[in-house]
Amino acid sequence: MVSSALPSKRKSQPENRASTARPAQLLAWYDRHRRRLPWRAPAGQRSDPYRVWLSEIMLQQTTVKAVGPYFEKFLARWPDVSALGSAELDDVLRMWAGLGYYSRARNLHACAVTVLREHGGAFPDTEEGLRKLPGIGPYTAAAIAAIAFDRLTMPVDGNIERVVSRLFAVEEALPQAKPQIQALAATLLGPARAGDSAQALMDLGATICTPKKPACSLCPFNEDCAARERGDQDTFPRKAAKKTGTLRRGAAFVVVRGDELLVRSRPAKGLLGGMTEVPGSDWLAGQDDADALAQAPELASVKHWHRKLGVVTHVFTHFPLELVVYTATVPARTRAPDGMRWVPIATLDGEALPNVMRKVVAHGLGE
DNA sequence: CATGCGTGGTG
DNA sequence: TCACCAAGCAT
Repeated sequence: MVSSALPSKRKSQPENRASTARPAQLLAWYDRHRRRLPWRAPAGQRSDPYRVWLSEIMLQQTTVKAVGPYFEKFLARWPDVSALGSAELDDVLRMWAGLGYYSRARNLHACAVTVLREHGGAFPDTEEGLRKLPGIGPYTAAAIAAIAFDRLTMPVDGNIERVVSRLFAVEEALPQAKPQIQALAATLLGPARAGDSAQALMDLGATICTPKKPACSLCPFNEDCAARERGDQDTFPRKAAKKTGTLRRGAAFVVVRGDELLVRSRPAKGLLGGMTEVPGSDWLAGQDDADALAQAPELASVKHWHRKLGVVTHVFTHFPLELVVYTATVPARTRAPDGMRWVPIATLDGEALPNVMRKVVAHGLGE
């Protein structure tokens, strides 16, 4: 206690000071602890909008670790939006294979084409303009506007939702709480450096204010966090438990002709849209695989099927999948059925094969 | 507003 | 092990 002469409002003073000081505290923490990431410009420099956009699309629901190699590959092959907008969609899908959420790759290409043809190769520099582009929603538009164009806006992603919901102990559950969290997040924005403020909150969420066992002792807001005050910070953000999908089953057919594999392309939209697969049955809940081969009339001429032991399992966002794998070898010069084609097994790495299909092929070709 | 949409990491 | 989660978007 310094003195009894302090004014009576002394008790409320810390809260006022903290609320106005938060933006500066956040940036001070960021200046000391910011992560160095491939798509980030050095401190104090503005980032190339193309790199910001490319990274933000890849980072949607995807970890920094997973994105790293893909970002480098894309940047090396297509160094600017003009190059990417001039590329073939199939090449983009091939390069994206393995990263997941393949509609992002289709929208990425469509966005590059639009920027190239309708915006002269320059990204719109406002949130509103960015929001109109394919694959760019509310979060990504705000993120690009703030990080690449220094617009005073606060994007809100999963990290920031978590940090903010803890800092203010937001009791309302997601997604209903989104407007409230958006408004609270905006109070962490100072008069400048909006992009750094957003990235600071994301770094904080990724490294300290983590979903489980947050490292509160290292947090710049640890004296100022409503949830920590209550001791239940790991229960935020509130959200309803999500249900796991029903198991689906199906069959996949690995047909080999010499050193080639029979494949086809999936429909452009929907699950694994536009990606390459081996022929197979539908994937249905409660399905038995006993009559799987009857579901592939186009393969009726293939003889000597061998059912591989075991199953391939894969978990999608909304359902787990079990596939039985049948293999067959056909004579040289056997024609591919309509809509299918032969690809050299040696070049499968470069195909637009989603991981579930890589598992199937590995299982089918393995001993 | 709810659902569909990949994959890999985590405790 | 397995439920949850990761810089969300489109419909």
